[in-house]
Amino acid sequence: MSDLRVRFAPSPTGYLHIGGARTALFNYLLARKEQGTFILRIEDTDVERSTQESVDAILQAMDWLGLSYDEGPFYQSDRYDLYKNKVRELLDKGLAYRCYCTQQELDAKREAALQNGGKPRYDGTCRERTDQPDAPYVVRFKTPHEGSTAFNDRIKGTITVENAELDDLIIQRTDGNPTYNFVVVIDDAEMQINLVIRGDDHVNNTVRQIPMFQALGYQVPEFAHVPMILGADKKRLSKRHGATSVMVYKELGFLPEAMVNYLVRLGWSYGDEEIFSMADLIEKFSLDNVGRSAGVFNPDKLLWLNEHYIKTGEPARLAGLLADILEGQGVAVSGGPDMIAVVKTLQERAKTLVEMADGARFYFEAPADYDEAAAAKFLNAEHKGVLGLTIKHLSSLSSFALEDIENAFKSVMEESGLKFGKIGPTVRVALTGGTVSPSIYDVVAVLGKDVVVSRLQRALDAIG
RNA sequence: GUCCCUAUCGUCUAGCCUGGCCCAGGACACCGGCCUUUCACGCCGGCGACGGGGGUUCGAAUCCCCCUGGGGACGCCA
Repeated sequence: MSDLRVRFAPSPTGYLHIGGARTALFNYLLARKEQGTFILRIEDTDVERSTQESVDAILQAMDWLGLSYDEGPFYQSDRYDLYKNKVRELLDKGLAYRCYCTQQELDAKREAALQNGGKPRYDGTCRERTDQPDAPYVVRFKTPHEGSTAFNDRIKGTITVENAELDDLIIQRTDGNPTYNFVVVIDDAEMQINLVIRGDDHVNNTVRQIPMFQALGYQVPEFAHVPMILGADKKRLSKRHGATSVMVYKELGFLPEAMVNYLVRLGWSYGDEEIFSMADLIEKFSLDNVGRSAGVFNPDKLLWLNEHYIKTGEPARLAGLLADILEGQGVAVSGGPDMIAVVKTLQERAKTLVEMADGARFYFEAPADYDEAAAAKFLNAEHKGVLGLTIKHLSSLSSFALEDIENAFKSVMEESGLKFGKIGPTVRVALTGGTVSPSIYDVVAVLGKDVVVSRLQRALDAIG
């Protein structure tokens, strides 16, 4: 047990996206590796946009990925009294002040600053004001003007910004609610977070938050800013680039271990290794090997990893997942072939569970109709003999083991004088309806004698 | 525009700190071949990068500077 305390602090304004998931993962991994504490905090100070559905969605996604937390979830909306007290404290100490500038005035100032080629920041109009007019106001933090603020980022190294670049941040809105940059400081401090791992887009916030930690008398935590994830066009990852919701990948037939493995390798590396189980990661993960530049999300590689995990996955577990998908598609699986056997025939030929489901459907439903081109080629009058022979030899089998099935086909070959290449395709179309399927022997074995014979007979009848 | 960060194959990256082992290694994708009862899997091979310019050095992907490119921030969002 170490004293490392890290947190993941999503705002519940949508689903858990790829970037957030990676940040959560990095936090989780480090906490587990160092045997520290992983805290989940819901940053819902934006009353307008925060929803319970989003909270649920985020929780579900973390659960799916296997990211368990030790404390929380804490909701900032439950902690407003604390924030209010801290605002008052800063006000009393003269470290914050009331600002009566209106939205319109601020907009005008911003535009003017931009026009003059400068940074559009607050000019400090109310900073030295002593009167307290009876008008709506916000509270701003008095950011130091002199000197510079620097911190040593665990990923990026030393980052320094001149305080003259900073402006006075609003810490309390007109409606009395606190803002993000303020509550995050209080919560990280009060929850004794000693390492803040978050997205790279927060670097600028960090230098604004550090003076607040100091003003409040808190110890400043360490920071690690993880680079952004971009789309193929090097633009910030968004819906335009395809699915960005973690849970959509679940729907698409991805395994959580593939997602975890992909996410961790986007920005982190361990020599030439590519495949990592969660256990491997907990052992090997380190901030030292996290890259400093943004990375492009590559769905092809994620797909490859998924393929790998399907190929090497425990058939029994995959069977359960596959059954769920099939049932979701309205396929009755209960009376059908053994699901584990089904999975085994498909593991090497499916990149996603959805793809596996597509390939598995014929096991549970006799082909409604035959693929036209396939039927024309392999199910016509000249194949009646082969079909008949196959029925004959297969139906006479008392044991339906793979070996027996192979022997039966051998007999068909001998008796017909045909090679397997002339027999297989016909049987395949009769059994599956198409030309693509697992090995014929496997299909026959998994389907079982009764189903096989009846489908072959049906094909024979169809030829007429 | 201003500030911050960043820069190795198309993409993810190893190597950079502690210069020579790197005319740069691995992975995905792509291309070709082999295997094969279909589709796949698998195996073998190929294509492909140190952004540019200056330095420092006997020697630079590795150290320094400039430029350029990319990202981020600049909100009473988080």
